[in-house]
Amino acid sequence: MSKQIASSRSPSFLKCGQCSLGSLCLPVGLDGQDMVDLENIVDSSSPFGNEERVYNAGQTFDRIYAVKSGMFKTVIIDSLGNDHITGFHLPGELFGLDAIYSKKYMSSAVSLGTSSLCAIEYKELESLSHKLPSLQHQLLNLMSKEVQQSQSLNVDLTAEQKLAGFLIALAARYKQRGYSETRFHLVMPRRDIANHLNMAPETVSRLFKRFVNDGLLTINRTDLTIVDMTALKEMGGCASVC
Amino acid sequence: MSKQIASSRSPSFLKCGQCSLGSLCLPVGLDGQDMVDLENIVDSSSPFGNEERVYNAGQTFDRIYAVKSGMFKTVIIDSLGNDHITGFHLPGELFGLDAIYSKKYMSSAVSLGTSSLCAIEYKELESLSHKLPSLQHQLLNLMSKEVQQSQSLNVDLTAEQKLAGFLIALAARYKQRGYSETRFHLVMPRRDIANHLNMAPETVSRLFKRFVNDGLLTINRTDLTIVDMTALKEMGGCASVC
DNA sequence: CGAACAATTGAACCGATTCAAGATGCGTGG
DNA sequence: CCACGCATCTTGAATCGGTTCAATTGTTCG
Repeated sequence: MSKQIASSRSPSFLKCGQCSLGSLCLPVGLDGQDMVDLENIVDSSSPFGNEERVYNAGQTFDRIYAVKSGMFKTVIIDSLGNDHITGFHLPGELFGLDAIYSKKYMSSAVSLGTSSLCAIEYKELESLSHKLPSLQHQLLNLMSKEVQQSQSLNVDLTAEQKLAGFLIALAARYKQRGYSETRFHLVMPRRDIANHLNMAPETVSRLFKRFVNDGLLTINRTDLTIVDMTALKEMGGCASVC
Repeated sequence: MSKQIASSRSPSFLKCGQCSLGSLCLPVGLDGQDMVDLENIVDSSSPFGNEERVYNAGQTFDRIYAVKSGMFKTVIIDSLGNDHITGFHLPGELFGLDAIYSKKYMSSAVSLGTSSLCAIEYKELESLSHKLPSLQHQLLNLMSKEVQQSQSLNVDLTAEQKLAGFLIALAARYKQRGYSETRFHLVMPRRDIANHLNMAPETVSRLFKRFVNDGLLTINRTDLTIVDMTALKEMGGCASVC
């Protein structure tokens, strides 16, 4: 049912041509041999189909991943079997960082639609970062950002605020990656948005309807356009990046 | 109103005698000169009184902090002025890590009761960790743990599950630090517990009553004893460390 | 086309909040 | 030591946001 992790398809670590690390979350500003060293621990792989798994919760941690195209979601499952989507990962973003401590992936990573990624050997990355202070610096920064962001999600908000905040944050991330911030595709199904924001799919549906009625957005299936960004930001409050 | 940060009271970095770093979250296993280097960037300070501030949100980030005694809470304030307690910090635990990325503290740190701490110069710690791979390793681990923990808090739980999970996690942390896991003081007021768990103080009160009635705990003001740990864990589900 | 799944809409329900009142604990000063 | 006042905590009743359940519409794909 699920494709195995990337390495099984690439016997040795390949240079990852399409995956310009400068555009990733690791703008280390390296050159010459350093860049080659870094590229040597990066492994590109063939694309994943819809709902295909990159790794499963519980699996031994060895790599972190950078999204090249498409979108991935990370999902945790609690003791009662309820699953929860901890995040959606856009091109240029990293995931798998939460596994460093426990040495096992705590979540499963799943592709949404057709997506591709780079695998980065964590062990190599860590030891490489001993040699490259700026890489270490970037790594720590990145982790810190993750901490901060997931903490700011823990505040208590109405369903309306959560959804508005989610859309604003998504827009900001798309913008940061060079895409349009006002028009993008909601690759994930409503059910996944609802799950991620801890609400019923019905609520998401009702809210989208309200947002459209109030002239904040237009939606056509998965094609979303933000009409009134200001109002949306106001509604979301601090839920997004502020 | 609020005492300024530690450095103003200690002109140069002092060795922090009482603060055995081995018992902190940084069990680096150093010896000789390395340990001296580490101690040189650690700064001990005089105790904080109840509700005294260590730093304020927005202040420039320069140090991370390790709790020596008592308890601290970290609080973020959203754009609407609502505050939210992101965490309580027990002896041996670190806080301030979320500020690395933004170079500003995103939260304010406040003492609960009389508490004391060690300040650690982050800049120095980072450059020291270039020399000490195991220190770097510990730092990354620690951050990863933070990410994982705050993500697992984002799952949707009933008030009952949240409170049960909170108590179990607290018990586990006390145990890890060498204190009793079944009996401890709830240093923070009910209001703070409620705030942290995103519920009304009234709900906390009603739940404590129910827990006592059901024979899970006994409480006397701030003095809490867990009677039926198993049942409590079952109730909390995955909310705690599992 | 028709089956299977996703999304929407409406109505009843429930957990938790809010509001208001009362109880308890705690420090201060008489 | 007790009385007072303030703050925290507790308890009860009404209310509300969001969920749940059920039925309908819409979409995708063999």
